[in-house]
Amino acid sequence: MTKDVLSQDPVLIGDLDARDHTRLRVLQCIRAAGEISRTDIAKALISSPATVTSACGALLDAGLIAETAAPPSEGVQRGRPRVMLTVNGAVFAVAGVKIARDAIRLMVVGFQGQEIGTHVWPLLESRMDPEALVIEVRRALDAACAALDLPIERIAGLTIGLPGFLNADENFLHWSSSVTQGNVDLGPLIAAHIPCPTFIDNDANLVAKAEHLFGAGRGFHNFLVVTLEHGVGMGIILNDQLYRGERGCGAEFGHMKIQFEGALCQCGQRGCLEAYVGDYALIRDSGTVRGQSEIETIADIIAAARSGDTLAQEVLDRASRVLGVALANLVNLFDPEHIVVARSRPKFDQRYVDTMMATLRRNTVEVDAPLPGITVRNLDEMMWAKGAAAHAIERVSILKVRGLGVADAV
Amino acid sequence: MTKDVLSQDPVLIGDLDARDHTRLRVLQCIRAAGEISRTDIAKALISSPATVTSACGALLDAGLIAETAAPPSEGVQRGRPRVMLTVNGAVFAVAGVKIARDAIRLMVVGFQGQEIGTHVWPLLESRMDPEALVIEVRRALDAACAALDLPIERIAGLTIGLPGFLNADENFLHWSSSVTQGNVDLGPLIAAHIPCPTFIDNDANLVAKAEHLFGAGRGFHNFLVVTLEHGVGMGIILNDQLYRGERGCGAEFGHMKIQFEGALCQCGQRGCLEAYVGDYALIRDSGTVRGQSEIETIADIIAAARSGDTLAQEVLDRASRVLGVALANLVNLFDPEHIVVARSRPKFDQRYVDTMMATLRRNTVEVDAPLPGITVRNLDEMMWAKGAAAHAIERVSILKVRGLGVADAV
DNA sequence: CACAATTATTTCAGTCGGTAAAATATATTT
DNA sequence: AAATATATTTTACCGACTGAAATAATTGTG
Repeated sequence: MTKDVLSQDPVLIGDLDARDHTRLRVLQCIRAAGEISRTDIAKALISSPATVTSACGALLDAGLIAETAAPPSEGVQRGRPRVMLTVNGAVFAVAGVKIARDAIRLMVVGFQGQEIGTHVWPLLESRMDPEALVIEVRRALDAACAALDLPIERIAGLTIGLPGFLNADENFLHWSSSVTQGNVDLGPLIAAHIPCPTFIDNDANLVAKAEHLFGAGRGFHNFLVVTLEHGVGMGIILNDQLYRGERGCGAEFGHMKIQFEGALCQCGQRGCLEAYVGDYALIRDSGTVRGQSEIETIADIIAAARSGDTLAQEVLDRASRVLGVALANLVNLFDPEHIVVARSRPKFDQRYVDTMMATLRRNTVEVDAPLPGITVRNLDEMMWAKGAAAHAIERVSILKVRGLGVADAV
Repeated sequence: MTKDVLSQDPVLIGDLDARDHTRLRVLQCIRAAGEISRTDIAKALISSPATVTSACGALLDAGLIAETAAPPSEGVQRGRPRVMLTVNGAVFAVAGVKIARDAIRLMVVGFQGQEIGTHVWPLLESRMDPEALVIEVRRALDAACAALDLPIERIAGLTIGLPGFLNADENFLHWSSSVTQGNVDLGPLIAAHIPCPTFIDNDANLVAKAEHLFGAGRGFHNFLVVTLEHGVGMGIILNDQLYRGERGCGAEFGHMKIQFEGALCQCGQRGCLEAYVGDYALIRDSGTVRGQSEIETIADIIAAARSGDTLAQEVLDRASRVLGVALANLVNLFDPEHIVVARSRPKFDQRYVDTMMATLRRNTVEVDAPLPGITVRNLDEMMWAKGAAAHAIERVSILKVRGLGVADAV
């Protein structure tokens, strides 16, 4: 459908695949395009039609893709009509799970990426021990399947997104604000309680993935996603791939110091960005200025500012400027193609976005080339789960593609 | 020789090479190892001996590598002795050039990477127009060749390192502090004045490359090099490759804001790291405190501090802390394996390094995993040119390897 | 010294992915 | 129906790689 999706480099995960790579690339290309002909796949992948034919053959045999009956009639066409291919969305479903403080949010999508349904499973505790958490995930999954009338066997994979530091390759959790205990190997717990291949990842990374695949990051090779929530997070995509750092604890944008020996942060350090623009920082600032009485939530502050309260305006204004400086630092360091600023909290007035952008521009090293684009957007709560689902699809695709082409000549 | 060099991933530059990749990898492996047998190459590259044999055949035919007579006798050995291979250092030479304010520094190395000689060509002006600069480079090259008794035809490639923003792939210079004019296509100028393939790159990138290949960064896949000079620069190596950003203006570590609306920087912005730890910042601070009279150079400040001057000590101390915070930001963002802090200016006392490290630790997000290693080292002025030479070797290797294996069966 | 043992390298035969070109399929236009 | 156009498949072939077998060059041994 959209041309730009096609030109997007396919995500290559170099797990253990040798010659299944091509098939995976083709599969991902078809999924990204929605519906596409073999010829166009060849163009998009800069490969020969013959190669595409054979790859599609294997995928077709395996039932992962299908030929759609109706060729799209864009006006009159000469020549043999193209046969459109789509991913067979019905074969598998996968689930994406986001662990939030108050609830587990879950999205089930088909193998094609199409949304099947969502589910919210409330949590009584915002922090749990690892096994309890895994069990809650299982319950949430069961509940979602029940609500969606989907047997759990149909779920071919699951990705859990949660805040904190972790090793995604080994399902090892170093630390998470949602989990009472650190340094847990989640592998055994998952194996014990969840009946399908399950992966974990940092939640900000998953938002980045979602934006890269479906959102404002589509088509960019190097881009950043900044998430403004209770805290401030970041996902880094370089070279079309998530950059995770060496120990799995990078992208800690919220704890970038933007003030030497500045305000105290939750983390115990001083001058962290979060201590200036995090929710609690804004609430604290407002409280300091006028006594604790009225201001209790971000929404309160925004409302006050809107109704002319200059103190509240000043608080938001300063936060916008600080954020602008911090984003400028990102631009100066990473020189990305694009940055998505995604906030899940109530919408600020445009005025503060303008302030942020002005500050950003003022603090960016000048080059002729234009600044990277910045998209500020409100983040649907489900975007996190969607990112997780996207991740799950990717991983499950690898699993399914592996070893095709052997049983061809049967 | 050294085992760790072997395991190092070879640098893959995906220029236009299709199947010459293997030969290039073998060549780089041999160069990295210094002297190595086919069998060990196969092990290092995780490839079959047969493949290595054929790749070496082509390289041997082309005269790029040679078999050395003497197999290394590590004690008694059974079986057929291995035939050691080395890069034929004599076939080509390449030159690395660093444009500094006061001089052009030049290093000539053989195709094996062995240093042939260095040369310093003084500059009268610290800024020149583009063509004048290229002509100076040519003169410096001629002078070096003359001094080293090397005909200029032997120089098979040249890399020019200079500060600023540029597009290395297209030899396009956006801006440089060494050049009076911005937005120049250096290609034609180079073609007109320099008689061999010539490449340009940001100087901090080249130091990063040098450290990656020869220095403290050897064997790391993700690491950073911070250069402290008149200004503060950075080179980023991710996934064994230089990360350049989208517009070629990333890694501007010196202009990371570490103080919201802080001290004024040369660049006109406020709160830049450079405005706190750059040479001129230290001199300015010292001058402010005590009148302009005595303090004129960094060496003066260091000397004063060493002789007990508490004001000078305070200046250095604060710079160390600021630098520690800035490095902490890098750790929090990139989570690299290692950081090299390279300073070309006079050596500071260990005390300030300790202060910097302590501040770094205090401002890093805590994880179980240990902090990335930090190497603080004085940077030989020639390291810049060495990095440039390393880059030139890499590029020339690609040129030379390309299209081998055709004239095999003659 | 002949021969066994050992290790390095090369040769050989075969696999596999990929491609260009030719063949085939299915339209539209005339 | 013929010409034309475009999509896809088939065919023939290339080239990189590999495992296994063959060959080479040593040392150790009776």
